[in-house]
Amino acid sequence: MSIQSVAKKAGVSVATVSRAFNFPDKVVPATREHVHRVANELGYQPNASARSLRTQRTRVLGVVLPTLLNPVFAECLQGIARAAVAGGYAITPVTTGYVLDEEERAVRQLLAGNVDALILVVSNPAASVALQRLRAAGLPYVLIYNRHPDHPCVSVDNEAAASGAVMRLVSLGHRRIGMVSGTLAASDRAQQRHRGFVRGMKAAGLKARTLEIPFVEDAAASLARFLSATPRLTAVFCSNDLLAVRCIRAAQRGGQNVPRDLSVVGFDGIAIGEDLTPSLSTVTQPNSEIGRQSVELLLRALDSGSPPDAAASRVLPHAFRAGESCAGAPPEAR
Amino acid sequence: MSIQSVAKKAGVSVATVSRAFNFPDKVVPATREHVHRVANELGYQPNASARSLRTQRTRVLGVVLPTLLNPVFAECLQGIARAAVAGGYAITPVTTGYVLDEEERAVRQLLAGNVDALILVVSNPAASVALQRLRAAGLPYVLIYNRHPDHPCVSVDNEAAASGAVMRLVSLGHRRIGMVSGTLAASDRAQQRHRGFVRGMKAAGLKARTLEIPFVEDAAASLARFLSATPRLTAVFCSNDLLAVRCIRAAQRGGQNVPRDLSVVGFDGIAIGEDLTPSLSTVTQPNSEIGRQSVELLLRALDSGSPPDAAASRVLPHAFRAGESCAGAPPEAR
DNA sequence: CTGTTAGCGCCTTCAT
DNA sequence: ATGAAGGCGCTAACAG
Repeated sequence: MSIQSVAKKAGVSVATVSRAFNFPDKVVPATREHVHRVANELGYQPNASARSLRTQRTRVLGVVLPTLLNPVFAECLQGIARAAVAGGYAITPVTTGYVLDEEERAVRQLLAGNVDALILVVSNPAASVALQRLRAAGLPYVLIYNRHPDHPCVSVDNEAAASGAVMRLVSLGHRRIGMVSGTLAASDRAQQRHRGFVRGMKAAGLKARTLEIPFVEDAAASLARFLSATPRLTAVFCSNDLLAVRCIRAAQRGGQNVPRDLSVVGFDGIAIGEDLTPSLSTVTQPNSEIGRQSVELLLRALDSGSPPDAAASRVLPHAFRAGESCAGAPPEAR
Repeated sequence: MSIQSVAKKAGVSVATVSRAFNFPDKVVPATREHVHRVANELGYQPNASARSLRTQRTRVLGVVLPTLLNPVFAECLQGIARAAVAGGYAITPVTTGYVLDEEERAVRQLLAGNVDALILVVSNPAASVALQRLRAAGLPYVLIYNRHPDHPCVSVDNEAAASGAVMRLVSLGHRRIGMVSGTLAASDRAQQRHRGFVRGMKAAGLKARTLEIPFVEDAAASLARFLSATPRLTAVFCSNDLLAVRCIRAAQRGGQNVPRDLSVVGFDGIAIGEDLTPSLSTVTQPNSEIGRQSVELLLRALDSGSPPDAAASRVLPHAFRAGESCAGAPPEAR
């Protein structure tokens, strides 16, 4: 079903058919409707490849994410998908599994796939070969979750959010507060959140203890050790919700009650956290909104012709979602 | 960076450049390497649109899913993405939010987007306008999670899996077993699982009680009512893991201990279930594998030129993952 | 083994 | 307001 066949059947030129679809006002109403009717009868669908070849725009957004197994990114992708569809764009997501080489491969693949722009979360913007390559290609892009002064980013203020969570715990009477983090070297978010934790603890005059959990490792054993060390922690702040969930499990298996013996606070605000028992206390990020705004930024840029730069970065509001996993410190620990 | 520029710079014809990439053996090694080197220097990337226009193949797979907010589909999409990349394909996912009109829109959109094939989960294959449209278009497709004799499907045997779960509960001494289901009318899986539940209960000579929870509704209240009705249930089978999680919450808020007072079994095998406390007992589906196999099916079909038909359907093995949310019935209830 | 060339389907000047 | 025609970048005959 090509534009040719429609033109022939409608008794007009291909130019008219094209205009009837792309610039309806440039065609007299009678012709326009006639063309549309014929196109409809024939089930005509304009060929995206041909259009892209001609216009040099694919109307496709590439998306590079670490994984969909973490609901944070699934929620965000959902937001991206919705916004893209609304804007008449399709998306092509690729996951990297937190592997640097995969990030590069993903960017290369998408560059070759002729996408109009890229949304991505990288391990660390400061040292990302994938990002360099992307910049060199001159393709519009925006980072999400990452935060770096040299790049356009849509994120929350991780450091402030983390230190805010600490303050929250402190105000609940906690003094022996630990942090459980994912691999620090592998993620700027993890670093920023950890920095916020340390800063918050320092501000409160408390000693910061941190457990770093490599991706690969089964966290159970090290978590159990961390949580049972003396003097016992009364609260832990986790750099993401999945860790927090594991933390709660480790604590309960170790005979501690959450939140009576141990308060647990996560980071991310994944939806399922509200359905757990105890429900998860967490620093929420507007995941879907992060996706939406990154799309908005890019579409605006594609429209205006000027790719987003660092100045276009947006810091979205975070919030503390109080859940049952967090309570006041036991009296004797205060 | 077009094939032209590479040809010129390399002092060969465009045909040779094209061949050097697509049929390396048809070019003498010296020329081939020369071309590759030049292409590399120029940072040449073949234009996907032009190639698609010429070959009539986009090397893109469309994916239609209800939502990414349910980890089942996120896990599956991850499997699809991985398999697609491995096969040199990109994917374009679209979510429908369980809304029929959206299914149709999604299919239309992807049809227009010139994808080579479609992977989709629809509400109900028996009555899906989207599916009819798709068939009419003649595009290769495969359903996942759905199960229907007239379509190529990759799924598990929901009915057998559900009745198996009931038998499991029965063998644990449970007799007052209820089922919590999502909207039955809106999903063939839900219907199949419910049928399996009813069958299993009948086989055990037990009375089946079912609570159907509409999508929109906040499940908490109705769940609480269902779980506290007399005579009290000692076990509930949920038609998906998200419901099971909510069920556990409702039970605990109602003062019941899981699994001591109430055993809860889910369906899906979402990864996070293992990290919960109590860990989730559930009927697992190989979500990632479902994705992988659907891609395999399609790529094979695209290769051979004959679209998959109902006979190509695959029923993958389910399994019962014993978790802490399920235990023997209390003695007095047996 | 390599080159020449038609044409995939569409948009977009340039005429009319 | 509409039509004619070139060309986007590539692949695949076909020729040499």
